[in-house]
Amino acid sequence: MSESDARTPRERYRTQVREEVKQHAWEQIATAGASALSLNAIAKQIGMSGPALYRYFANRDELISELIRDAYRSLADAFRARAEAGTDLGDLADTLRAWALADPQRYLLVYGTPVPGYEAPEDTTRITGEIMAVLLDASAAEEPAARPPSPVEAHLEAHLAEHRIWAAEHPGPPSTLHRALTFWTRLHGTLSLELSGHFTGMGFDPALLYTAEAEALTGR
Amino acid sequence: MSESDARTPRERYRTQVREEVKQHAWEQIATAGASALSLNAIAKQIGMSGPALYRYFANRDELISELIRDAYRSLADAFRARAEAGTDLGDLADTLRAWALADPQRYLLVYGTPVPGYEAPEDTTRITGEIMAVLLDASAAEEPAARPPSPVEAHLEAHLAEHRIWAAEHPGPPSTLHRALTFWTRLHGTLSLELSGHFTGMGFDPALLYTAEAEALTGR
DNA sequence: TGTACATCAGTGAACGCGCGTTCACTGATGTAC
DNA sequence: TGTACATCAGTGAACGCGCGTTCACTGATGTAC
Repeated sequence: MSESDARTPRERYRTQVREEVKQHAWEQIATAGASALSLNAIAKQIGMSGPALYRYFANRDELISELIRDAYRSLADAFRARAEAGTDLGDLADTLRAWALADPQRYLLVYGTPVPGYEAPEDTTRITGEIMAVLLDASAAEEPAARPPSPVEAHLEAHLAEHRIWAAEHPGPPSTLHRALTFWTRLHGTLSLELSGHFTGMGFDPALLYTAEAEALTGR
Repeated sequence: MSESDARTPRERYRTQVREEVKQHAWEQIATAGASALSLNAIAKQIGMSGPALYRYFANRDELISELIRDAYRSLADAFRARAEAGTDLGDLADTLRAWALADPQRYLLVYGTPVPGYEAPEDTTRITGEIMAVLLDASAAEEPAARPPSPVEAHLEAHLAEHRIWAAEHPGPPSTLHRALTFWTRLHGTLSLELSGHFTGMGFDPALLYTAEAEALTGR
């Protein structure tokens, strides 16, 4: 929202229209998926002609990039808002699920099957780095594992100790990196299957499964 | 392959062309994703005119349905081929990953973000049921958990005991259902993030993470 | 073995559609003196 | 406060493209007698 208090009225108007475009873009994604995003269709919904949008976005890819950036930004904000001394992985798990359910297509846009033919902008790595940083902090704060690592775990963690560019700035031990990765993959597993509708018709409540997975991460 | 030994030459030719169409469809999906699948483009690759394909598939959706069916069928076959007395979850985990890596887009077609605007055919539930059956059998054969379930786990398993339409024909206890679900969600978590390219640039080897997850399922 | 007919594969033209994007242009809004 | 100019928003026409799908038709292949 810091964008909207622009100096001149024209700038204010610009960002306002940009926001409106993005909002309709999200609605369209929610209906037909990201690959069906159409500038012309958005223009029609807004009540403008198609070419008018080119005043606001260089092209279709730039709009998608903007949506992806916003999505990551939003999750990073949610994580940071929650993160403080004593925030554990369970809290972050709750935050993640709430964020995902608030807008399933937003989750799937960034963590689902990539949009074909679209290359993610580089500057998102800064934001995903923020998300990772919060996750790593919470992982580090967790109690160490009750049992000694199995050979397979030891092997993985030795590997992570030497391949940690994604956590270059985090001082924690490899077991912390391992825990952060496991947080990500396990919760993404249940969440993405739920959001993609793969549990429908099975009868059980995905929330309970998710909670059990979240607990297993923290309390083991 | 039981399709191709059709009686008459005409039928043989038909299934042969159908197979050729499907093969090119997969190549196209691999390049541009499932939502970009185009009958006309396939026809061009094959050296036919667009309308000719309508002799073989009623429309685009039927082709996609066929691909989805084939994909599930293929995984079910791989599972069954591996399943025998003594097959444990680790074996199935290996089978799953090998199957997924053999054709990432095939995996993502059935387990990734659903194709927008496309409704999966009903008869796939029979095949996914087969897959689940193998998974449930292997889960049941696993050693019971070393520790008593936590309250959260107990809650989930009590819930699963009453919501098990997906495992209606399996006699195992809820802990078995829980284990089967966890197998699915955890391995899907690492696998789908890997296949979607979310680990690229992070530096570590996804195979090791996958193996660690597989082990945690079996050896806990 | 040969003819008459039915079946099926494949073509080319056509329909209607929507897409992304460019371009020349009109009006409105802001800026400078 | 008023005029002259520059900036910007938005339009409508147009380009080229590819899509799914229908339809009337030609030729080849199989079937029946």
